[in-house]
Amino acid sequence: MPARDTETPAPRKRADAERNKQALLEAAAAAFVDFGVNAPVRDIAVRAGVGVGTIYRHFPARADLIVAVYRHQVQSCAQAAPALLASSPTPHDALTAWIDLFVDFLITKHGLAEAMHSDAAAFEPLHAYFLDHLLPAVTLLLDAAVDAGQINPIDPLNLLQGVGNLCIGASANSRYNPRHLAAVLVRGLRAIPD
Amino acid sequence: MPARDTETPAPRKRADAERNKQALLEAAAAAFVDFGVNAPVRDIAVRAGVGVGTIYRHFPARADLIVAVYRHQVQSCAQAAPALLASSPTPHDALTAWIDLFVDFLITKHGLAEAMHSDAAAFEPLHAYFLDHLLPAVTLLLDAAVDAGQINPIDPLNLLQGVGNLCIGASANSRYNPRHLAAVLVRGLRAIPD
DNA sequence: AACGATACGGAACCAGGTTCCGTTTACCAG
DNA sequence: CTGGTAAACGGAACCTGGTTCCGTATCGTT
Repeated sequence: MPARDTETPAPRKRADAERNKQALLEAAAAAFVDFGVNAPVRDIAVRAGVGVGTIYRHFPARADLIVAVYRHQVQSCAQAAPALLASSPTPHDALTAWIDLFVDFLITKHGLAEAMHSDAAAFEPLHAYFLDHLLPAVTLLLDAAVDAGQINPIDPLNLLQGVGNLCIGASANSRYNPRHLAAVLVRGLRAIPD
Repeated sequence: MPARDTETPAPRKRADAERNKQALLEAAAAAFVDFGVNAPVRDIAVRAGVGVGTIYRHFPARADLIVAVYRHQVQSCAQAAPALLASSPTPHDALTAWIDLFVDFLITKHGLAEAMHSDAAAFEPLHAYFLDHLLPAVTLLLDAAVDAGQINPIDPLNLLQGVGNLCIGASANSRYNPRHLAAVLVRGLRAIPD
């Protein structure tokens, strides 16, 4: 498994194809900011100056485009976990801080949390990508906090999905405060004082 | 505000209209069990043996049909709050029990929790109906628990929506356990032991 | 310069919700 | 019992939004 073959794999692509892919990523990112991740495909195509067919050639399903747009942010979110664990006074603090980071990420991407739960098969890749990258992160933090005797054990997937769910419908409703709820949830994990 | 004018208000309706409305409610309830609250309108129409137009005459928006189907269950859920408060050893116990009830209600209605968050204006009635009936219930329980010094204060709306969100995507994913998460959330409200 | 592979555009298609309107039916009056 | 009329009906048509298809244009190589 070579490390950096992302730039120039085996089959060199045509220049226009690469150019369009880039344009699409930028257009999609912009559209997502304006309309949320549910921005109409046709709008994205227009912004990028391509036809809808081109979108589907580069990103077979809508979800693939979403994954591509947020790939970097998901990765840095995941990578923050070990860093926080090292720099925080306690594992529980690290967990709290990381959850906060995760919540921030989700609520700034209107509709991302929602999209995560579309039962449509097309969104499976999105789901899978998030899990692949973030599950190890939470697992690391949870294990550390459990080992330190600070929290009761919980299935990491459960926590991740739960927090994800709490972020649904955030910005639409100014009174709804997912950050607080997530903090309460993490607080509810603390061990003992029953 | 007369108490029981629901049966025979001012303008007497045609017999077939009332019959169809009843048939629609039953058909919708059945369809919701099979396909979740997102059951296609046309399917519901076929089950009820009516045309789609008839659905929209009785229930102007899809959400109105959903409200009508679950009206009774929402009401009894709301009414359970004072009862639980009276019968439980502590307000916190009552709160925990009520949340459990609420979660049970939501996860057995596939897609209801999701529908609750559709930003579509058509779902506003649904949202409003739930809030009108359930907000007083949680508020009662939260106030009692706060007065008893058992929990830290929290905006009832926030809690209600949070728990509602936790119930999204339940039955789809056997590993996801909203009941546990809701319990953890309520646990996180407990006062002091910091 | 020409040719084959690759990529493109966008019309067409497939849901699913909602609207519209010509037709049917229930109810009441005579 | 029989019109007449307002109420209610049915379902085709419409709209929006994702996805597919295929004839055409373009790239890069010979």
